[in-house]
Amino acid sequence: MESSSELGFPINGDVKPKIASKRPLLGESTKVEGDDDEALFSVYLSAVASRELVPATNKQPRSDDMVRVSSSDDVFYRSLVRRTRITYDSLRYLIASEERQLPPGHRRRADLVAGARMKRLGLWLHRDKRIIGSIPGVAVGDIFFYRVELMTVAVHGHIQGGIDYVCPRGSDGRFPVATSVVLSGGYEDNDDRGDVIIYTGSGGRKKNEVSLTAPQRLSRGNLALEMSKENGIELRVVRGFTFDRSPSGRVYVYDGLYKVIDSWPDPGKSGFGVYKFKLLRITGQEPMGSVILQTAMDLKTKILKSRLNGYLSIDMSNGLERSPISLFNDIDCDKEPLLFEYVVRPVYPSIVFQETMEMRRRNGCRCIENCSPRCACAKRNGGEFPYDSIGLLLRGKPLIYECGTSCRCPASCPNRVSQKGVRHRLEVFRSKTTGWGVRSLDVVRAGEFICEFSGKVRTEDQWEAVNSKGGSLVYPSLFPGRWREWGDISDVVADYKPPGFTSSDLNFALDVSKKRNVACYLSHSMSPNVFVQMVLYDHYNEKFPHLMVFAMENIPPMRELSIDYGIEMDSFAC
DNA sequence: GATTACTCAAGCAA
DNA sequence: CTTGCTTGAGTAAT
Repeated sequence: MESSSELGFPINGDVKPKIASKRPLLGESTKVEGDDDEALFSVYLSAVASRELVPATNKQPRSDDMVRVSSSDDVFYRSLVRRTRITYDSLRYLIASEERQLPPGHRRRADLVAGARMKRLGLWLHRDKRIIGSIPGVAVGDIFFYRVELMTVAVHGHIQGGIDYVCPRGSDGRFPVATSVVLSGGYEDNDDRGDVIIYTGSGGRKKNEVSLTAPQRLSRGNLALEMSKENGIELRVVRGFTFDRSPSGRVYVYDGLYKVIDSWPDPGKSGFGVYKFKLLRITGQEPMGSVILQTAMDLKTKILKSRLNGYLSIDMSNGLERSPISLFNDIDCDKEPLLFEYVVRPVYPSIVFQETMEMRRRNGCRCIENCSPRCACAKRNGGEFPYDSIGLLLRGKPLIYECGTSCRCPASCPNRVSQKGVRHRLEVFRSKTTGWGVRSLDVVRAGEFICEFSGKVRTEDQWEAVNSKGGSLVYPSLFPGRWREWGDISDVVADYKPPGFTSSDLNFALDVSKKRNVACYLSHSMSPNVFVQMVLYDHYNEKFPHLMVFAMENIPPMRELSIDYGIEMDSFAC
C-alpha cells in the first residue's frame, strides 16, 4: 500500500481516511429576544458564562503521517465535505448573530469561534493523516469564504500562514514537505501567471506590512518548498481574492495541484533577500477556478469573442425572467430549448386558488413595515423567518410560507425571496456528458434562491394521458427531501430540533411537455449542489406548493447545477 | 509539556 | 470606500 516518496519517507496511498467521531456536546446556546438594555445585559452574562464552559486546552495536534488519497467514492466524500461546510457556515451564522447582541469590544470573530467549536467536537476532516495532493470531495474550482473553512476540510492548515507543510515522522524535523500554499496578495514579490507562479517564501515581514524589513531565511515553509522541489512532490494551490459578495469580503479558490520546479534566492523589491519558488501547474486537471471566476466577471460587461458563436439566444425567457437566461451550444446543432413556450411560474388549475376572500384576508399578515417575528407569517414558519436579511435560506423546512399576495407588507419585506424570481445570470448549455444542463455565470452562494420549476400543473388522473403522448412530467413527491440537509446543525447544537416531514403527499406533477422554464434542464445527480424547497406565497393550498430551487453549497461560476430528482438516471426524459 | 514566535485574517472605527 | 488598529487561532519550534 505504500508508494514511497523519493524522500525516503513513506507516503501511503489509497488509505481511506478515518471519519471524525462525534463527541458529547457542551450546551451553549444564547437565544435573544428584544434589544432593551436589560436583555442585552443578561445575554452578555450568559454568553460570558457559556465561554467558561470551553475547556482551556484544546490540544489535538495534527498527524505527521503523510498519505495520498485517491477518492474512489466521490459521492461519499463530496457529501462529507458538504456536510462539514454546511455545519460550519450555519454555526458561523448563529454565532455571528449571537455576538452582534454583545456590546462592541466584547464580540469574538464568528469565523474563528465556529471553527474552534467544530474542532473541539472532532468535526474537522482528516485530522489523523496529512494528505498530500487532492483532498477527496474537494474539486478544483471550489470556493471558500474563510480561511478557517479551508482548515475544517484540510485543504490548508493555517489561519494566516501561506505555506502549509508537514515534517515526516522520523525525519527529525529536517525534511519538511509542503502540502499547500495560499496566494493572497500579501507579498510584493509574487508573480502569478496562472499555470506558472513565482511564489515568494514567507518571513522577513513585519505583521500586516507588505514590504520586507529583513531578509528571509531558508527554514520552515521555505525549506519545505525546497524539499518539495527536490523530491518532486505536488502541493495544493489556493488563490485568495477580494470579493464583495462574500461575507468576509474575500473568496478563496482551490486551483488544483502544482509542482515546485525551480527555486532561487532573489534580491527582492525592497532590497531584502527573499526566496523565490517557481510553481508549475500539473497538466490534465480541470480548468483553474480563479481563471473561470475572472472570466465570469469579465462576462458581466461584455460577451467574450471566444463564446460568440455558441449563443443560440441571449435570453430564452424573452424578457419574462427578471434576469436573462442565455442559451449556449458550441457542441452540436441541437436547439431543443428554443422549441418550447417559456413560462416563469407553474400554471395552476383554478381550483388551487378557490379560497374565499375571508380566508385570504385571514391568512395574510397586516404588517405595514417589515414583518416582525410576531406577525402571522412568521408564526406560520414556526416563529422565525426562513431567510436572513440578504435573502439566504437559513434552514430547510417541509414548507415555507413567504409573505404573499394576501399580505400588506411591502415588496421589500425580507420574507419575500423566491417569489421575486431569478437573480443570477443563468445559462442553459449543451454538455457532452449530461445533454442539456444549467449553470450560472455568477457565483451562487450556499442558501441562495436560484429558480423555480414551472410547467403545467397536472393532477394524478391526468398523468397517464401525458405519458402516453410521450410528454415529460416532473414529480414533486419524488424529490428526496434534500432540504433536510440544509442548515442542519445537529452536530454542533445539542438542542437542535430536526424539521418534521412533509405532512401531505403531493399528488400533482409538473407537465413540462409544452410549457417549461430553465429548471427542467437541471441535471440529475446523487451528489447534487442544489435542492428543492417547497414554498407558498400566492395561495395557501398546501397540496400545490411552488418548487423552489436553492443552492446547497457555494457554486463557482460555470459549474453545472445538479439536483437529486429521486429517480433512476435513464427514466428522466426532459 | 508548557510557552512562544510566526503567520498572505477579519472585523471595525475613523 | 480605503486605511490603520486590534484581537486573534492554530501550528511548529523552543
